[in-house]
Amino acid sequence: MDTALDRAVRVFRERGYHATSIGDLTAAMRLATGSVYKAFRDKRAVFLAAFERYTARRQEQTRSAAAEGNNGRERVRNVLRSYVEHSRGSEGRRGCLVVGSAIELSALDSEIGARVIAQLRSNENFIASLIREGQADGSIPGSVAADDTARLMICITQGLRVVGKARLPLEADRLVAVAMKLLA
Amino acid sequence: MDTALDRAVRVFRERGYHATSIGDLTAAMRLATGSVYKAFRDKRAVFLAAFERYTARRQEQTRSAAAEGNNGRERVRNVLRSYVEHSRGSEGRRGCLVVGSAIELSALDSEIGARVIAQLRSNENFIASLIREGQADGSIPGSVAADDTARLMICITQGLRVVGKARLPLEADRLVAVAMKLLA
DNA sequence: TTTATTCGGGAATAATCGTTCCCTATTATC
DNA sequence: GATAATAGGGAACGATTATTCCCGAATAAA
Repeated sequence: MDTALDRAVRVFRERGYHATSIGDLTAAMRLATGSVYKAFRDKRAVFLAAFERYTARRQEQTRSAAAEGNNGRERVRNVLRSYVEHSRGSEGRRGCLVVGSAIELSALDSEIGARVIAQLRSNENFIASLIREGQADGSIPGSVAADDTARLMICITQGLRVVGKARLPLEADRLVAVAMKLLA
Repeated sequence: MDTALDRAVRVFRERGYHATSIGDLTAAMRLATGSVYKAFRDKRAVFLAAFERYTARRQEQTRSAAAEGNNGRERVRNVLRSYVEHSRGSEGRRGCLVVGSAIELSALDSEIGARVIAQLRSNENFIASLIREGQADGSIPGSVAADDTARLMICITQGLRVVGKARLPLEADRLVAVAMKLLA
């Protein structure tokens, strides 16, 4: 079932919620219609489960990327780099469920809207905490406004997903180098 | 007819393409079904016209915002500020047709995908030209990488639309101040 | 005044959608 | 070994969708 849900994640990422029919879903999950409705109440429930699964995986990916840095500054850099890499190429073309939900659903479904906000806030808090770590270990100047910078970095990461989905090429080294000026 | 198209823009911005039914469209445009199909070939044609109208208006809005600056640096700042203002509050909640098209349609409709890319590139080139103006007039250091910075700023603007649609509050002064560090 | 013609309106249509229902294996229980 | 329970599959259903067709009013032409 988990592997079927992974396939659902993939379809929703590629086609979005509304453009994904039950037929698309069953084909991707390799399950019959009845089986899907035995496991989930309705299409929305499949999406919610897929969203949950996607965000959990993404969370551990960025946490583990951060963990490889030796100080706050390096950890922020690694998070940014990880985001660029996931927004690039075929993976980027696949899209992000958080961005997709924000654009397509948050205005129409308040519960999904709340989950999107929660996810954004969680990521923002994580980045802000990394910045403060850097200020404590001396790798980031104390003059940096941690909260505001974190919020702008969230905008950068979400914007990367949009641009990557649109298939504009993203050069990781250059973009990260420019973005790191925000920690000067 | 132009006023009807403006209303179509509004619905598509709020609900996206797939979640907007012909019924939603006729109600918003205050036109009957037959009248819509007399003016446009199909729903997609309405969307294309709405997209065109939206991008034209947005383009003049950001150009005129830029024009009020006295040097390159101020013009970039004005563009960023304009983007934050349009991404904030009720206007931000309404959403952006470029971001919406990128997320919902660019993978499914190559012509719309091409228009999204063209729009992003146009905005990026405009920002890059403002940066170069600033370097010429001395308000921006020559060490700034114009193209890379412009691309990152496009990510910021698109990300602002995502975050604004999700209803996270955006503080214009603070965000713009942080972003301007990219021109240091 | 009468006759075309245009324009907006809305019912009818055909396709597609999400959902439900029922059937058939397969596994577990007694 | 017989039976109950479960899981999966797919046809059938009703609702909704985009689209087409035709009607009536208003305007222009004769």
